[in-house]
Amino acid sequence: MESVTIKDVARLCGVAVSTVSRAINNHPDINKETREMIMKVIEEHNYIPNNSARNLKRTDSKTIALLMKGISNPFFHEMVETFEQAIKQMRHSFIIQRVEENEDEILLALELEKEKKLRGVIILGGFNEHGEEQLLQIKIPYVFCTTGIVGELGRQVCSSVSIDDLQESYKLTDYLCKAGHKKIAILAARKDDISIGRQRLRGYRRALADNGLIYDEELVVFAPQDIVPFSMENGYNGAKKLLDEKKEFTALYAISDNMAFGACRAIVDAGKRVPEDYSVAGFDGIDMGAYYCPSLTTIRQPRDEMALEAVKLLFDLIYKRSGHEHKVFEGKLILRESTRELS
Amino acid sequence: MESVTIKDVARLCGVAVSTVSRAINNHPDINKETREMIMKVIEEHNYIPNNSARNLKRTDSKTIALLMKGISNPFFHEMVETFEQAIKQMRHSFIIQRVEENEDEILLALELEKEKKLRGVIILGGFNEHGEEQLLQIKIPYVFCTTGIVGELGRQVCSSVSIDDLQESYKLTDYLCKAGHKKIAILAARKDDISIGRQRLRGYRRALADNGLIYDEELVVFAPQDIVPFSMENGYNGAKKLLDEKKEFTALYAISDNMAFGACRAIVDAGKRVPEDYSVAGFDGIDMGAYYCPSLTTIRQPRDEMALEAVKLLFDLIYKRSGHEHKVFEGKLILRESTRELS
DNA sequence: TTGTAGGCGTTATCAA
DNA sequence: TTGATAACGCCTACAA
Repeated sequence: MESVTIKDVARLCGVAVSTVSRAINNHPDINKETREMIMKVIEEHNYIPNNSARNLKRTDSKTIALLMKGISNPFFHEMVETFEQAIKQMRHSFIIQRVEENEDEILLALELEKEKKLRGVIILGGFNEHGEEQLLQIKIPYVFCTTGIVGELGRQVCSSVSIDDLQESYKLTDYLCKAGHKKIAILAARKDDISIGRQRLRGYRRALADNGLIYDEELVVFAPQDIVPFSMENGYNGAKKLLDEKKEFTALYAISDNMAFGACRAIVDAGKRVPEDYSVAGFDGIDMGAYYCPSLTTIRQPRDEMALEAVKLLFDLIYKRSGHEHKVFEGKLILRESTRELS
Repeated sequence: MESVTIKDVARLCGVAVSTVSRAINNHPDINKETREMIMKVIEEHNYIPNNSARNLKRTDSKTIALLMKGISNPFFHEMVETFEQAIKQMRHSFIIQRVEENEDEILLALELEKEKKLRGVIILGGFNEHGEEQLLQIKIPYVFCTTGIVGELGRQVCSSVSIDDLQESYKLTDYLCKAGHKKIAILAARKDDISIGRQRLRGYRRALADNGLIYDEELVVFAPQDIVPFSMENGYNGAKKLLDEKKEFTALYAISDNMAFGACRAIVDAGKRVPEDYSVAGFDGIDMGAYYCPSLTTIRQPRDEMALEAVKLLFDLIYKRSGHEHKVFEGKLILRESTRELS
């Protein structure tokens, strides 16, 4: 029942605990034979050091935490490997902590900082209007990824990597307008969204205006409260609603790729075709977009570059090579099969 | 810099550390007013308890860990929420630990058990032929989910929830045979796979034999070493290879849904159609299968039931309500648009 | 090169 | 209801 500790190992080896500690931590000042003997005993008795005890003593753990808000978002998953490799290359270890929808990522970061003696934190997704007081509590470097920081004071205490959601959304909508679509529906986030969902909706709206089209509330579908926003299911329901209610439109812009897939399916289920009857566009540029049939027109966020830059900014901060920066990347409009130009 | 500890709080409040401890842990034997006073000071000074120290002292943490091997597998992600809710309902907390491809989940479980004083572990995915000696080291209850345990001794020390991969694979292949397909290609796992990949291949082979079809190695594509098995990319490449080499076949069975999507795309890119020119089937039953065009014929693993059962078995073990069990669930053949019967 | 001892921040067990 | 105090398992000066 009671598991073997460093003391047990020391006793079994007939040495002091400090010697065992030196052995497991690869300290230079230890006799090679002693070390080997100890390691052998450790192996035989299946000794595993207790990380809580280690973290408690340690002042520096050389680990970076990645906090992910929205674990169901495939876009984030696609970034994880890049983070991992980049951090490994900096000879740091790496833990992922999932943040639930209603959980406060800043509080979590603070807890983890203490528990694991972190060197730095990367926050993926999540809300972008944190109280500045709260942000100030984080003593170690951290960078927001995917989320631009809004408050002026917030910008001074952390770094961020993001795209300009409004601008990119504008870009996509503008393309649809220029392609001859006059009635462009949008599948938006929840009505009370104050994050990227809101920005993307604004971009859509502005592009319509600049192209001389009116903003028609009938063509805007918000996500209901009881469904996961940005999900395929939400996209399906939203498109079905438009179709069922016989709204007139020729293009449908879903603010996430997943929603776009759902929308495509709803259109097909209604006996219509994409893009012949309805053009459909998404946002994010996840891998599936290239494999889906029809392949999806979308805005691609440069995810690898963004992840790499986030890690770079973080280590610049850690090694005091620079102050806080807020990098904004440019998305790329990817034209594929799901949209067509109206003649 | 130096963060505030329980001692600081005690000093600020003019009480002993033990009293502060009682306050933050909601102990009954503490004056209500004292508690409120302490909590106020804690709030004001942003005190956050150190989890490493807590874990070190605590004997029982009421937390369950979920080890996920293969984080890129959407099927697993779809289970997470079910796990979370079920575990929350048992008034336990829940942490997710990602296990890398080449990492040993048993070793990780052992480390976590010590570090976090876990109550139990659920292992999702991963290898199914662990050394029994290793399995015996885990002192707390654990259940494998998705992975049937093979070794006889292994079966005696843990529980598991799984499907019969061979049988289900047989079921799908048999359907394709009965639907009139005589040349059925398969996109398999790596050649050296000894887990579900191997079982699914075996099921395919057996079904062919029982239907009087020969096993043609030309129609079997293994995943190369440098690519993620079970991935869309792998499916795409595998199907493309068959097509490029002008293999003759009318149906293609990919051993994961993701691979099937990749295969569909490769077929479309080659100017052919699914299912008119080639029937395509997958395995797992992930959500995307219903949204993809054409929607995907597949074997659906009853994921919610499996997750729920895993949690049930785990708590039965924790509360000693029963011994080790090995539940095998039945998959369901879902016929959708991607396959057709040959007349 | 090795051993001794103190302390990391908590919780738990006693007394008071 | 509270306060000392001893662990928890490990690391790290410092001493030997």
